[in-house]
Amino acid sequence: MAVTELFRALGDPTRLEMVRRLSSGAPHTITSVSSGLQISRQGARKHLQILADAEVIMLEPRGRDTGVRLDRDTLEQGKAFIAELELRWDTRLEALRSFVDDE
Amino acid sequence: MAVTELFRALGDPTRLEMVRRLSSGAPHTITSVSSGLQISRQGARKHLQILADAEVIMLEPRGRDTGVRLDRDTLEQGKAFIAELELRWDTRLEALRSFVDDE
DNA sequence: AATTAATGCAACCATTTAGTTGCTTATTCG
DNA sequence: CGAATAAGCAACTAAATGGTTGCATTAATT
Repeated sequence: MAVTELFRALGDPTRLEMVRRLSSGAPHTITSVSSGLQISRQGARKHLQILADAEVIMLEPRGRDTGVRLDRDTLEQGKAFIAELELRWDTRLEALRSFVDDE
Repeated sequence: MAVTELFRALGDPTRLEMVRRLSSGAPHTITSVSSGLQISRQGARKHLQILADAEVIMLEPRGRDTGVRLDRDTLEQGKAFIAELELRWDTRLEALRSFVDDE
């Protein structure tokens, strides 16, 4: 399931920091989104590939550098997944409450 | 950051399936939440420990067996984290739009 | 009391992951 | 053109991960 891949992609401090940077909305390139992280350029690049594979980001080569953008839809799916879990849970608890009220 | 651990915990198909089962609200034990998964009991137990460490679930030993419950707050934090990312993004896009409108 | 059921602990193994370095390629800028 | 900048590809390594098995323990059942 795709949501597994999404959560896995977000489940790393470096990648989460990248995503946080991107969420500012400022335009980013591979270099800029990787700057200051305590890892090599190639290390950062691997993380970006994982995010791209999970469709958390989109890589857009433009001439010499490559733009990096968040994919809003994918993040939304993650949020929706959790919301659905919570809903299922709430529904069940509600059912229990009715049951108790009927006693 | 704790949210990293949360996402990492959710980023595995077996663990996500366990969480899905728990979200039904039906009471579960280690055995019941692990039943039918194509892994050994100990394999499943390791997954549950990871979920417990990330505070996605709570393990409650009661006599011979151990209850397993979802920790709603933690899931909520995950959802809130994504929501905040989206909000930051929206805010920025809104700012850009104003800028364009001012042209 | 004896058995069965539900766990826990620990050692071990194969694969994946996060990270590196070295080298190459392709734009852009002076 | 030549230098510098942004990036790609590949090979390699250490550590983490997901999985196993074997054995011990504790609690419920009959």
